Amino acid sequence: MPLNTSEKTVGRLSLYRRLLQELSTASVSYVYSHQLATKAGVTAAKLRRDIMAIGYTGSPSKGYDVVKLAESIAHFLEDPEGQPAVIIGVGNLGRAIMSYFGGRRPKLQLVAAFDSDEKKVNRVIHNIRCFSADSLEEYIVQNSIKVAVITVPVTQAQNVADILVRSGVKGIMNFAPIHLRVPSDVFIEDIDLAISLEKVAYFARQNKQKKEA
Amino acid sequence: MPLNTSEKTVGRLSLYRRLLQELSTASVSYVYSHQLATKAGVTAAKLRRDIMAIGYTGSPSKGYDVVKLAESIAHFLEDPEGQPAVIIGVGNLGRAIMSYFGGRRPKLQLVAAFDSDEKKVNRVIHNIRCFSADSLEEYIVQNSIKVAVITVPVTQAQNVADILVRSGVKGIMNFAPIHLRVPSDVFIEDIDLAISLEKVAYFARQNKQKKEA
DNA sequence: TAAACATTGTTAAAATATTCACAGCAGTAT
DNA sequence: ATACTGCTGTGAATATTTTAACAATGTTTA
Ligand SMILES: NC(=O)c1ccc[n+]([C@@H]2O[C@H](COP(=O)([O-])OP(=O)(O)OC[C@H]3O[C@@H](n4cnc5c(N)ncnc54)[C@H](O)[C@@H]3O)[C@@H](O)[C@H]2O)c1
Ligand SMILES: NC(=O)c1ccc[n+]([C@@H]2O[C@H](COP(=O)([O-])OP(=O)(O)OC[C@H]3O[C@@H](n4cnc5c(N)ncnc54)[C@H](O)[C@@H]3O)[C@@H](O)[C@H]2O)c1
Repeated sequence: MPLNTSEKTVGRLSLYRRLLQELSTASVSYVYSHQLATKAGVTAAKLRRDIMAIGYTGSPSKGYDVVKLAESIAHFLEDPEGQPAVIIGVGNLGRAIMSYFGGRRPKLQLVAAFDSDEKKVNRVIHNIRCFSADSLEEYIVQNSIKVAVITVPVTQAQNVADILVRSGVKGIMNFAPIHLRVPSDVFIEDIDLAISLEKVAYFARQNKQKKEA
Repeated sequence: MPLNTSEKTVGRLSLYRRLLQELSTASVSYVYSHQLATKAGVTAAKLRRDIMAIGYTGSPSKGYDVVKLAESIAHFLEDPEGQPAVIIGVGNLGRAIMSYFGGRRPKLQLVAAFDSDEKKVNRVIHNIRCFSADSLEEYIVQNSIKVAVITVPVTQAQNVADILVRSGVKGIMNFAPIHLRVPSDVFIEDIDLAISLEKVAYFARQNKQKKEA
């Protein structure tokens, strides 16, 4: 399997897996590319190409084995050892995220939160304990954390990113509206909701649809 | 100016504008493409190409006029009449979003929230009043709402989307992890945080960087 | 004044991503 | 058996996006 799987393909594989798990729960055993593609909102050809990337092979007559394909994607996406993650900034957004990711996926769990506000320290929110921001570096190093979520105010985001990088974090989901400067081996996923909303507003006026329905 | 500006370009234009406003606040009058590009985390060539899309022209010696370019982008992105928006689902995420977008941009404001939980109705959260979900359709029609944010549970999202579309909404920012079925003239921006986090975790393991640092 | 310089706007090239289209295959029907 | 069906996997074609490259241009300097 190629080392250079694109960001888009990785994202869609994650989506396919979710849909496969739903199918599995609904006791569906096999699914055709066009069926899964429809659920995902992509074309069948694109889906088959994505699946090619992980080297899984379906049957021309029965389609894809729901459970096997889901496992195959999981094997591709997940670290079998698990990847604990932390979140920094227990404000409005941070708490919402914590409620969402609390105990969501065994291999990818939020294990700790950090905040500089002493009033929040030691509180347990949605099963995740909040620690002092002062202990961030130590915690990351000691627990070999590689994945982090930044939900601090924009003025603090680069600061926090610097600490994370220094401590060994290799992937950051960043909600602060700022371009973080990090070494090139650290992956940043920016979630910029202001931009997203402006896009929606713009295309709502254009009455222009996305590529695939 | 071409009718077919890509989604990516529109998103980046929104980003440039934010940076220009920051520069303007800092009393900077002119900026070169490579300076603005660095702030945005993109290449200068890409930025110049994006700006080409809106037909603005800078000066080879002084670069771009900060205020004029910001206005030019605003003129391109925004409806001069303003575009009121609504949010449906005043839960953990909905409230965080409301706090973020409350009175953010004059031309693009969250003017109302809707929830099916009667306990939330009539509460005012971050200056936005919460109405009963029963009044959603009427409100949208009467106020000619074209932009909406969906933060209801996944089981309710398609339901809500159907109501929105029926009432005339043309752009939806959707946080529910489901592919919404809507007519092709309705623009959907899916924000799928579970997928985003899985991407981060995957690339954190690969130690692979994004295209531009 | 003219040469040197750094920047823009834009065309052309390259890189990515998507879609097409079909060979090959496993069932099923005849 | 043999023909038929509808699927997958994939090479080739197409579309989109990014990057490179440079002529044109205004500014500064000598
Ligand atoms: N609320 C939203 O829906 C939303 C949407 C998009 C983006 N954002 C961005 O997300 C970030 C957080 O937004 P919010 O609404 O939750 O803000 P918030 O003010 O409610 O929360 C920020 C939290 O970060 C903590 N904090 C500040 N500095 C810190 C530090 N150095 N280390 C650790 N913790 C620190 C604060 O004590 C506070 O609890 C901001 O950058 C905002 O722009 C928020
Ligand atoms: N919390 C997060 O950070 C987060 C992150 C990503 C995605 N999401 C998604 O966003 C959505 C909301 O998440 P949440 O954590 O805020 O959930 P939540 O349960 O806290 O809030 C959902 C709200 O929607 C309301 N609601 C339910 N049905 C409704 C209807 N038909 N009309 C109007 N309102 C209705 C509920 O009363 C509730 O207030 C979910 O689809 C979730 O998957 C949440």
